[in-house]
Amino acid sequence: MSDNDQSLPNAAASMSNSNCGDALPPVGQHTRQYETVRNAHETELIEDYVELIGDLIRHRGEARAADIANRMGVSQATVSKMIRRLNELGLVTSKPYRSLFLTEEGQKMAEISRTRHDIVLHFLRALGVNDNTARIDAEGMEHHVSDETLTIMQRFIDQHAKR
Amino acid sequence: MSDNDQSLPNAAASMSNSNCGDALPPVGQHTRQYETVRNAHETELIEDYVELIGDLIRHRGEARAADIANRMGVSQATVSKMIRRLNELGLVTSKPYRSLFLTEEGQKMAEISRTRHDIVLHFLRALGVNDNTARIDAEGMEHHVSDETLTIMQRFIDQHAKR
DNA sequence: AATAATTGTTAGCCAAGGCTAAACTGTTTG
DNA sequence: CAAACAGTTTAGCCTTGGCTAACAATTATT
Repeated sequence: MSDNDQSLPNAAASMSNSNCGDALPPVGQHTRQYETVRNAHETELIEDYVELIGDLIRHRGEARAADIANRMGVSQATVSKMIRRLNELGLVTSKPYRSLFLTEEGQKMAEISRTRHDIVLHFLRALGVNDNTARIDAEGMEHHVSDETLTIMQRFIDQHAKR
Repeated sequence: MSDNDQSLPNAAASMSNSNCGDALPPVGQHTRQYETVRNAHETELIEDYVELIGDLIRHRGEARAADIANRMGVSQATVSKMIRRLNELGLVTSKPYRSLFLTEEGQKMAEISRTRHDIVLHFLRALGVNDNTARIDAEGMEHHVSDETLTIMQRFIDQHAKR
């Protein structure tokens, strides 16, 4: 392997270890960053479905596959397949041709997702981002925001709410 | 279809249209949100590769498949396959068994990605997020932040830099 | 009650992005 | 210079998450 970080008298060597400019991070750390993103990726869609199902139940009283397909902009077949997965993962219960319910665990996940989503959304709005853009960005960002950052965002919201 | 937004005397009807609480957005808008995320998804990985290749070239003088695999935490076979894709997309040029180069377009993409990445990272740090966390979050968030939000983040950084 | 319309499921296809194992190339070194 | 080693590629497999088309069940309409 040629990436051992000690052998090269390069930019990295001549700047403080706070990475002020933008040297490459050490390999281990870098790898972990990408890994975190890949992992988030795997759960992202699941969380989106569960969150949406939760929202539909809360706002419409029930979650039906057609509504999900409609809102996700995806075919019913795709939704049907996904629901089978959610079932296997123990996140929803469903009888064929009936509407869906979240399991305990599913509810927990929906709750967490929704909270995260809301914090990110409110944060963006508090920052001054236009509503429509904020919604779009929040949808994409929510799965990549750590608890630490979330806490800070919440603090920011609180500070800017007392206007 | 059962999702027509007018027929239900529901929560949405009884609150201001600024969606203050958290009613479901209108179907069309909601669909567009998910679509945007799905699209981002497709380009995300590509951008990460291109950005990393650019960084490797800048900091080490060259980008070799082994380094990429190493930093991404992925097998060399995966990288090799990906490079073929990048080639087809006209983002890199490569001769077998030699190191990689970015095309004009690839350089442009790397540049844009890097800029975005940096803004998000600096923004998070300016917000008060711990360095390590900021790096991880930035890696995930960068592909989901609109230009509008990016501009606002940049403004925020500028305001908080003059300490 | 019979039929039409809507909704849900299944089967089978595709591309992307992982992997391992095996083959091949280039470089280093004994 | 030949062998060993490091780096690269290829082949072939797997899972996910899309799709369409065909079929099945439920619900609505006449």
